[in-house]
Amino acid sequence: MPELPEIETICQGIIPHIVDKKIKTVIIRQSQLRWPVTEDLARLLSQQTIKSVYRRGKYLLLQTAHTVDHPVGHLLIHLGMSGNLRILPATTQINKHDHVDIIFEDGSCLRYHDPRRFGCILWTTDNPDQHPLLVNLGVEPLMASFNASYLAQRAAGKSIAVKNWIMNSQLVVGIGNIYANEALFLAKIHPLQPVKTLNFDDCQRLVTAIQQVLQQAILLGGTTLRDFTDSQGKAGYFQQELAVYHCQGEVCKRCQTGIIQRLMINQRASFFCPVCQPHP
DNA sequence: AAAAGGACCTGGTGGC
DNA sequence: TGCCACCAGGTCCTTT
Repeated sequence: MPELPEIETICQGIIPHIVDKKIKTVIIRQSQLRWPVTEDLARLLSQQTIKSVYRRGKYLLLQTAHTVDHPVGHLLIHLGMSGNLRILPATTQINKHDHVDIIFEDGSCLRYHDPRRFGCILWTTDNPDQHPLLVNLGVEPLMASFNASYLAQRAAGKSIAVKNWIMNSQLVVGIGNIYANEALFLAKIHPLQPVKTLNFDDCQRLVTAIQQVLQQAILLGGTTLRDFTDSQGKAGYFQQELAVYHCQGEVCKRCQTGIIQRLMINQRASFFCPVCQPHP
């Protein structure tokens, strides 16, 4: 389900509902996610307060504390391919795949739902930036450190296809299959182009395109292909803006000439306009 | 070292 | 209707 814009949407959506709230208990109905959910989360989190919520790549981090001045830990949440978080009254009917509830003293609940169970919920009392899952993450695409110079420098000598390259979270975080396709279309770069053949202008256009597509998607509340919703259960509207993703066979919205093509690259469906994005 | 492939899961869809 | 193959928003681990 979720790439950076969807995670950001959920992050902003849950902040007003959980920050400064005290946790009453945690219910784990299914602990077997990508990694086992910490068994005694209820004991560890009971009576703690959520002090802040932020996003790093596709991870959500919930900082908890007994008091304002003494942070004691972070909950790392990843939604995998099919995960979602909802804010609900704790009494709301449980559905299939509702694996974890974080229940607050005021009767509200942060409910984790994930049919495929590729996501995770992990607890750490260490510096989360040094956590094995976060420590090797690359730059945030909407920050200044993500720029043409950075890309050009990292591209040198590499033969990897540009689409796979920008989906590598050790280079830049948050770009999944939808936005990789859309950004390459905007930048007019063929998804199979080897990155060592990108010139500085290509890198500049790629940076601009990635930022533009992510920002626009955040503005529209993310992309709902099948089942993505925000923390209130509302669908996103960016799917209406998709220019190439799942558009194979359609006439290109930009040049009105090319027919959008689909091909598999590293087992992921890829879409492009053969006129706007000529093969290198 | 870099790049590609496999694995982990469930559910939806379309063909026969 | 049933069965089956294939596809899906991610990413770690293994193999080449």
